[in-house]
Amino acid sequence: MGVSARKHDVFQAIADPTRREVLRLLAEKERPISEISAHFPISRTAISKHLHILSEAELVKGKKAGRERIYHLQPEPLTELKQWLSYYEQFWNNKLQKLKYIVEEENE
Amino acid sequence: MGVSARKHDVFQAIADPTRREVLRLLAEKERPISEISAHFPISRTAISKHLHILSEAELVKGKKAGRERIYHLQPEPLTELKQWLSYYEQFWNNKLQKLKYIVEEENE
DNA sequence: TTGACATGAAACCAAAAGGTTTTATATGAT
DNA sequence: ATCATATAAAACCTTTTGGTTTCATGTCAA
Repeated sequence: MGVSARKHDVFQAIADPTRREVLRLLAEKERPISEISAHFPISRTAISKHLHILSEAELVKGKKAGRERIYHLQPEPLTELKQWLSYYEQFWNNKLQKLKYIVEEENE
Repeated sequence: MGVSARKHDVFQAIADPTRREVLRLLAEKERPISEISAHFPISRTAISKHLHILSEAELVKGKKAGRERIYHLQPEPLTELKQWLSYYEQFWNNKLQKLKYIVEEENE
């Protein structure tokens, strides 16, 4: 029942462009749902669902304040993504080295 | 009609755990479809579809060799993911700094 | 206390995702 | 030539996703 038991993980959460844009907005500053949804052509309800998915992935958190719910970014789960990525960096680093090597050969 | 016109982008491609495992297998070495699908409980056809999606995102490429098609990893599109991530690193770095600051205060 | 506002929740819907089975095609081996 | 192998392609199915509309609830303001 650890982190992996969540219904929506980080990889799924960031797969949707609308959710990535929501994260970008919340990176600027915390905002209530209605302010967030004002940036999109879709309904407030749809945005609310996206926020639920981001919440499950723990990428955002909402605090109730009066009749509003203010969401803020929680970037920590992105470290999982970073770790995943770091495994693959060795490969593109190798490619760049090969490319550099070829260029150097051609200049001689 | 640029890169963004692809039906499946990197974010979507890596959202599925099966596809991430396929990438991991291809990171070890290039493999034909049947060898890849042998690692999974689902059908070869299903794996083939996943490979198509990974191909669209240009994360893998298949070369026909005899009656086989050998797939290999193409990690370059992951740089897009890395760039996207780098924007958010400032936030968790800040958090770590704040945490460190608190700890230092408590030690005085 | 009455209304406007902000959100939550439920019911519903179409399209996409992830899978299967079936059929076809190309290639290698005998 | 024939047969087994490796993949491709198509048809089909179920569940999930991303959206809508409608209705309910809690809170602020007058």
